[in-house]
Amino acid sequence: MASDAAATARKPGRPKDGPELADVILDKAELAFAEHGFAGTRVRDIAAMAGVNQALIRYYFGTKEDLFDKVFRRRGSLISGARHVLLDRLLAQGKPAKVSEIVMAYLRPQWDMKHSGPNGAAFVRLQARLHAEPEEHAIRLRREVYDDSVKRYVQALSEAMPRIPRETIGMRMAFLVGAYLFMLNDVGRLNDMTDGQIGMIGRDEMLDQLVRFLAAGLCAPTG
Amino acid sequence: MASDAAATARKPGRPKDGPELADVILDKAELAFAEHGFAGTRVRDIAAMAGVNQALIRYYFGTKEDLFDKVFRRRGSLISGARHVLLDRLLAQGKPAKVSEIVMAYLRPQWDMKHSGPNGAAFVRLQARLHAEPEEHAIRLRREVYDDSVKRYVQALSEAMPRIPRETIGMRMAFLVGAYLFMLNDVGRLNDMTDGQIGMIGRDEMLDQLVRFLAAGLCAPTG
DNA sequence: AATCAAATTACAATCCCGAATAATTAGGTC
DNA sequence: GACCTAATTATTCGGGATTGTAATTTGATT
Repeated sequence: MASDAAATARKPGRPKDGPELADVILDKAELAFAEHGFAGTRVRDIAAMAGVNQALIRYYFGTKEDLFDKVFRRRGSLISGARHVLLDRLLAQGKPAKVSEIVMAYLRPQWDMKHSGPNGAAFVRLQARLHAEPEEHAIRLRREVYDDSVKRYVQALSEAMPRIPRETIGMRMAFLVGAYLFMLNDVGRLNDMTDGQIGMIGRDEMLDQLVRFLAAGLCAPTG
Repeated sequence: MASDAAATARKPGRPKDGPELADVILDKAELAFAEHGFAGTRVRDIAAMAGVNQALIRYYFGTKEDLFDKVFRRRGSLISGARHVLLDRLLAQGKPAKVSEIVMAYLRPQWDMKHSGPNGAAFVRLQARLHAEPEEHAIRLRREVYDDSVKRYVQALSEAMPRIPRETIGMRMAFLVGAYLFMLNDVGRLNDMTDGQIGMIGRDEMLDQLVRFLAAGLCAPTG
């Protein structure tokens, strides 16, 4: 069971080398939460995966919920930060930003994270899951991490498309988020809909397709 | 706690009147699963909500997972069926169907269900949640209920837009599903993005907006 | 060297959950 | 009216789940 544990089983006492177990725990927790969700994940299993004692998790992170929050914030803030940076860069150049550029800037950080390795992909799934949960706590967490970057993007889109009312853009931004989360999460649905022909398509091509779709939707004429 | 129970507490023995407890259980389970997810829901609580003994749930539905499946299939098949009907109707009239009509036919059943009452809304949320779960069982369930209607819609869209390759349409269909699930589920995100101005917008107008967005995306020129 | 604090484990406590069984009541049937 | 069967409850069972406490080992500090 716990054979998957981190390389060297340690003995009690302060170690002088080896990886930070706190990070190992976060990584394994990320995988577990992504796969089974918050309620479906057992702290025991995380401990076993990380090759540490269960109490150590409590020692570092407190309660299970605290652990989840830490996992989420760790990468969530990375993404949010990257979005800010990319938008800044876009707005800094003299000419006005195109819609497709804004969309691309918004999507890119997550896209890259997804393909950065198993943990990046896990986080993306975890986050997609969280966006489907109606519990107050989940909502607060998402808001805390993502809200202000989203608002800035809505603003930027608004300036790029002055003829479309602000609230319409807000709504369309929600559509956008839904589409890309679902797509990133990809839980087999994509393959279903294309009869398995999707495997052939390259990563960047897929991102381009997504951006094209979303940009067209965002720019659609209002009734 | 269990004060919310079904009107009349029964005694053992076969009753001659009163509502079908099996249906009551399904309804309450629907609410519970939508709110807490599969793993986060306690069978005990469902029993309490329905005002029945826990063993009765097992008597009718077997295991917790079986119960979930029943809940999901009950309305899922309704939706799937309605989609088939609407598409048939669309294809039956002589003229070729417009993209926006196809999209509308696809969305309408869920939209109506969402606004049919608390249980309809709960099912929609439940389903959005299920679409974010990577577990094999969840995937199989979704496939079983929704797959063939989706395939027919992809086909119809393909015929409406002969210049766009089939696999592109499949991909865009996935975008569409993501966007509308997220939107239907609406877990406060919409309000966040529009700074609360969304409450003012009427239901049908919102659906129109969604259709407009999606149709524009679907028809976007390919690179 | 002696002590202190950090990191880790082992183990217990408490609670709660899903499943299962056995008992009970009432309606239908012949 | 005797009997069978369907519907329902009360209660138990076995197993984990998270949380919490106490002990142990080791590096750092003075």
